[in-house]
Amino acid sequence: MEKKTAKPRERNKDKSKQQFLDAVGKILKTKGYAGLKVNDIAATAGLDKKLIYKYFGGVDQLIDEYIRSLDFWSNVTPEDMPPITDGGEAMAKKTLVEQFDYVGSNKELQKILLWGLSEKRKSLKRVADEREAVGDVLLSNITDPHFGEQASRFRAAMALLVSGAYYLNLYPVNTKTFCGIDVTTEEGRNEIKKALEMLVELVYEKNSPKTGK
Amino acid sequence: MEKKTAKPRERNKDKSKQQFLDAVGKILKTKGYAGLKVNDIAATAGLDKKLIYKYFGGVDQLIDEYIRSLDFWSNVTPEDMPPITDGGEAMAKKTLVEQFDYVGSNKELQKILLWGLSEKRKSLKRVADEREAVGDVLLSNITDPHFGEQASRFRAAMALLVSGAYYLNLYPVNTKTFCGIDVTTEEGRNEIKKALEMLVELVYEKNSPKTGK
DNA sequence: ACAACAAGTCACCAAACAGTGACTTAATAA
DNA sequence: TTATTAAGTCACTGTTTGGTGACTTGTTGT
Repeated sequence: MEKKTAKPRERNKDKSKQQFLDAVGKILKTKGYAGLKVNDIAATAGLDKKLIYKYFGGVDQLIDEYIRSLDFWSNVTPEDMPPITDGGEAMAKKTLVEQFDYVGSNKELQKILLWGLSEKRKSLKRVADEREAVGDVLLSNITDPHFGEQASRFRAAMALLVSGAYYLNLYPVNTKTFCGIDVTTEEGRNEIKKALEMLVELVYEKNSPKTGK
Repeated sequence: MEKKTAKPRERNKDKSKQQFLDAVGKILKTKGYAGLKVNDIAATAGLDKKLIYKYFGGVDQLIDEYIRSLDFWSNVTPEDMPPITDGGEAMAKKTLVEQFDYVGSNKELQKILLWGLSEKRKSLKRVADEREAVGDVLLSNITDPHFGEQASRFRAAMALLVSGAYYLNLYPVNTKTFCGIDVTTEEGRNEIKKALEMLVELVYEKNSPKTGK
């Protein structure tokens, strides 16, 4: 007395592949890259691990394909940017604050950044290089011309601010405060954003060739 | 015809315990915290893993004891500090640049910082809290009074600069350049140090109550 | 000298994990 | 309908890892 139409187990290679990729993302967000074991991935996807070897060649290739599918930096240069008449000051402020918020709200990106600090891997290098390329468009075309000989000084300052914005978002694992600022509260995060804007402003005030303000 | 004095296998509990602690440090520096497996630790120490359970109760306790033995921040307030007459500006510059160099030259500290971003663990929290406590002495006593109402703004700026200095030292795993600055070369690192000093200087110029310079 | 204790070793077990061969069964096209 | 192909399952092997009981042997106090 068993229904023969109980669960006709769907058979769809593409969909299954996607299920594996989704499973990788889910595990990454929750447990981090160290939790990406074959058995766990298969269990999370609800499919047999054998298929991972069939479809991707192995866990490493699956993971690489997952990483390759990511696209964090495509929206870094939003369309609604005001025209550049200030050497990129407004853009720099906006970009920094947005990046800070974006990383803070995106667990997946946080885990990828941490992974990139922890493991050498081609596909992770690609993520980092891609970000570099996106940033370079802004730096080379907008701020470098404005700062002239001081261009690399400005780049170093931006490197510090961007990486600081990253680190402060990765930081609150064991302790929430950094220099006494609670980086998990709205107040603390606002303080940091204000500081980002202030620092950019100061760099522009100081180093702009014409406007000594 | 065997020498009975071949290798009389030393027996010394304290020395063996130290060998285990040293092994943890060695593995941490080379492979990172993920490489801290019982068998590897025992092999590196040249002793049987059973002793780890005997002496420490387990790997976790061994690792905790190792972390507890660390002392990275005791020398943050060096004796040769000039007297504070500038609201701590010179001190802030010096501390930041020294921290940047210190982290860059200390693989062990780098691994501990990364570990602290990756895993929740009491003993790691202690390391972070200790650093916070050290920093708080300087911030509360020197810079807070100087900046008055803008104190937390300055703290946020320092948080960004310190964490930026950390991140840039952890960064070059997959890619060496950040914002186009090669953080592995003397030139790039000097540029970053100059930027650190410049940013501190600007914050002091802008926010010092009396000297509008 | 030697009893007693603790340092240290070794063999062994159990669980977690990666990987594969042989099978079952759904979809499809002749 | 049925032969073929490929999606998917399952049971199994082998390896790595954590952990422990039973043993051997150096050290120490008397």
